[in-house]
Amino acid sequence: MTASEENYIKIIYHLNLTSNEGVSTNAIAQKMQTKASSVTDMLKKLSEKKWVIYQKYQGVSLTNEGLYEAKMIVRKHRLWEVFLVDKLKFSWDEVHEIAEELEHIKSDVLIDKLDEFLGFPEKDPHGDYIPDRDGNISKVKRQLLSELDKNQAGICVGVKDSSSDFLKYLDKQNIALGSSIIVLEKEMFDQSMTIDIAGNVFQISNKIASNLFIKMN
Amino acid sequence: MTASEENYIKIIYHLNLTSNEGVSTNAIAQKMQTKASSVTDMLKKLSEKKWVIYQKYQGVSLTNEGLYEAKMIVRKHRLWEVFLVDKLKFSWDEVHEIAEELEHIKSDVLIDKLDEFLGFPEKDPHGDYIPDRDGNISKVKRQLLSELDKNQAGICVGVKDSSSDFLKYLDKQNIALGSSIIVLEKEMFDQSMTIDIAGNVFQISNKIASNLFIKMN
DNA sequence: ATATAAATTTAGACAAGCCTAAAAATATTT
DNA sequence: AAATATTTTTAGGCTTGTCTAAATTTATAT
Repeated sequence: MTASEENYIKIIYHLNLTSNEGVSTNAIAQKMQTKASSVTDMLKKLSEKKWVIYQKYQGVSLTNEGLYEAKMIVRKHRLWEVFLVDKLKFSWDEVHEIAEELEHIKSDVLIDKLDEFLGFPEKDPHGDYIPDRDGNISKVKRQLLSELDKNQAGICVGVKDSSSDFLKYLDKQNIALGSSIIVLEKEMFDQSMTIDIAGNVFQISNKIASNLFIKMN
Repeated sequence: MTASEENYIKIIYHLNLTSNEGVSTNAIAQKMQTKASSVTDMLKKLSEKKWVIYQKYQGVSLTNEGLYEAKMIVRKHRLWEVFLVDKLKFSWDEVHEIAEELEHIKSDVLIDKLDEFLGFPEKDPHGDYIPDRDGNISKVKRQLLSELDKNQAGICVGVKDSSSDFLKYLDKQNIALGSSIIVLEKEMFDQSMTIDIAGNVFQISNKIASNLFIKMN
């Protein structure tokens, strides 16, 4: 599988997780920063190679083989992120782009040895679970902070958006994975919230709250 | 620079080290496992981009910029090899192919952090010196075992060929970097040798002796 | 010095992965 | 239900890096 094919498979995997129905050409094009016509070309190729089910105008979904490949790419990406943060002392907002390259290195034994070297980590630096070598992946009931109501509380366990800008904002506000969060107020007009993080009280927009995963107490 | 361009630059660097004159199209084609016509195409491109000096039919050599780029690729390759052997516990015959991929990952800060994490190693697992971030590289007077005469002695400090087959042979014969070697006999007919390695006496062909670097006492 | 051999380059083609512009299918409005 | 808007696909083209076959240059041998 080429790096480009792997990127398409990975994006279809992520899009399918959130929607659970056929993934549209345009949605892929947007994530891949490319044109819809390029996506159509690639979907035909991936379909011939049996990694996706594709029917003209009807969107696309992964076959079992495609799903397994996608999970292996995600596994590699997340393990490399752990390496970069835990061993090389990168901060969590710097590792995504480098892991995007490293995830395409081809060697199963490399990944298994890396996994062992890192102590078989469960999660990556952004709180996402790492699939094991068979593609099994833990699922924990968590929800977006934006879904909580006033006076509800929980622990921050992950981020939905892992862009550098968002992560730097969290660092600045001292919001880290593991932090306790209580919703003190929720504004009806713009869905912004007043929250308490370990005694620290401040306001956050709905956009921020929509990108933080919370595990409720 | 694309991965392919980097591979050409790297091969020209290695070929130039051993010959010190213009590198021929065919020599590159052989190392790249490709056709001479493909090499010609690439040399034109590299020349336009000012990484090599190329004149039709006259071979090619690196510019200063090309030389620096080559050293940085070699630096990356060798640092990743140290990582694979020292940290992930690969054996020295398994790391070359994986490092061939890892060397193309684009991030200067990644390499500097990796260098630090590894404790700023001087040499890679095959005894080759690792260029520093400015492209400086230690040079030590060493020679091929095949150049030694009867009764000369030294210490094994590196391998010229780092193919898996050769390295496995060395492991089998208990020849490692650091081993003391004495030439007991040298056959005029086929240049084969009888050597003593740490009390262990056996014969090796000229082909073996031509791929082992020795530092004389 | 000429003929032959070897090395190198040119010409033209191809696959992968992308693009633009136009056509076709599907979705949404009125 | 027809008209309009949106999405998706098709058609044709471009670049990178490769190939084969033919032409050209350089090297070697008689």
